[in-house]
Amino acid sequence: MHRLALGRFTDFIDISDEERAALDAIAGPPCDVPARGVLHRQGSEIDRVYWLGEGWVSSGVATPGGLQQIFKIHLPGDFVGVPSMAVTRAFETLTALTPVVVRPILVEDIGKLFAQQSRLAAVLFLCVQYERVMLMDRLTSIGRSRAIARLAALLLNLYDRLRSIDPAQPPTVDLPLTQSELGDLVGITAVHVNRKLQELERQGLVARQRNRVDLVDIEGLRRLADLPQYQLRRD
Amino acid sequence: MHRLALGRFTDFIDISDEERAALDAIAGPPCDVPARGVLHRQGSEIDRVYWLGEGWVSSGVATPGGLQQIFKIHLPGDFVGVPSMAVTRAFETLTALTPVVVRPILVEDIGKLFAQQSRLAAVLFLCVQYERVMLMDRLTSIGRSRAIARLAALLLNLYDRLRSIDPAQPPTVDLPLTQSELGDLVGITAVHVNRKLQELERQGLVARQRNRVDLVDIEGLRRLADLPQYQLRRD
DNA sequence: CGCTGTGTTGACAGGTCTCAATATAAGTGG
DNA sequence: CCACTTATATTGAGACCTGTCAACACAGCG
Repeated sequence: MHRLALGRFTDFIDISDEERAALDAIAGPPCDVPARGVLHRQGSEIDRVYWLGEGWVSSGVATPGGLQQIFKIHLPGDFVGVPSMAVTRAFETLTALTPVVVRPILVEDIGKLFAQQSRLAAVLFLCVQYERVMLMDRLTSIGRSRAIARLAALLLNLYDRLRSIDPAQPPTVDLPLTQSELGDLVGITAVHVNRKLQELERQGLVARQRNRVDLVDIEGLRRLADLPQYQLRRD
Repeated sequence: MHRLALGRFTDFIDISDEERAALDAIAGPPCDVPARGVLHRQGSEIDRVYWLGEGWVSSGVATPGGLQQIFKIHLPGDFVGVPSMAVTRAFETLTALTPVVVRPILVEDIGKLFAQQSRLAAVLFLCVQYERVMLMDRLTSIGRSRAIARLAALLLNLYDRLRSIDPAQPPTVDLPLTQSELGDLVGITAVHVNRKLQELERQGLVARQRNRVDLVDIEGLRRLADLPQYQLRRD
């Protein structure tokens, strides 16, 4: 039994050796992308998704107003670029935040996968539903809570996901993101990000040095973020 | 060839008679729900999703802060309650906004569907991806645009979807929603909804009478909403 | 007829954005 | 290694958007 990471903290699902092999078979060779490199840009033609092996990737769009909205920070193990499958031209821009290793998977091969591995197909289906749930969470977060709570939620989210990849992960997040990009994530201005980070620090919830954020008072952060907790359906 | 409506304006996909029959076979008998009735409440156990035949259904959650966030207004043809499949307890509360007719589909039967109708499974997969894209759209809308633009976008969205169900749909939306619920949709206060609706009216973009909104200047509304347009991948 | 939910209006407070200036860090080429 | 350039972070002042609270109007409904 292997484990397949497709999304967030707890979203791991056991898959059989055969299923793992089927995935392995359709995934192309590992491919390096330098930091700040672009996997694909919104509006371009798409024939593949990517299986993220190493590094961080952001998924977002540029808005007509000149601003940007980042939907998700992808961590190792994630499939990236999947939402763009549904439309003919890429919906999102995928940017490497760090040096990255990905394996491409052609969209047509995923079709074959559905035909041959129906259980795996169902699992993928559920994973996407889970992503949908996470997006709804973001939506309520942005729509119904303050900037500082959203920042806290973001930090916790990243920390929890890093820890689910490596249980030894210390309570620290080393962000390869500018404050401007943090703002694009939580839907506020870079200037405001700065002020609210300072407020988190003043309240003793985090400590900062350069791009590193230490989560000093995790319980306090969770209280501030006020996150719901979900339990996944395991087949 | 039949057409299967799963989401928004343009998201129709041709399915074969056999596939249609397979869907029909697992769907339970039509079931009436009165206006303001609840299909399921967040946190309750879930074993089914619903195929909406007639009426409007809202999908949303109550936030810890006492507010509410509505994710989507479902129109006839939509599958509702699907995101809750991914978690053991219902993520969302489904409320009938009008008298409603639904056909229940058991989650376990969807598993069978995946095994037997792999093409249909792939289509469902893409539909969910599309829903994900729509959610990302909402996210950027709420995160990066003004309340008035979001209201305009909401009205256009409903109008476009109504028109895709019935091409004869006049440029009018009869909302079975209170202003408070409109606020829950776009992430603002009921009071603010009121003011911004008046502003839309003052600008000559809409006319209002009771719960009915006439889209007077659709082009103007689209300019204000500043929506992107997508083209769906047709298998 | 009085309830009750909803819509409307006003005054005010607070959050967030914009613009602009400065400080700091990170690169770059000499 | 240093001077220079550029990107990012920080800070302040002011305007705008949105939320809160409270009052009132209006409709449907018993």
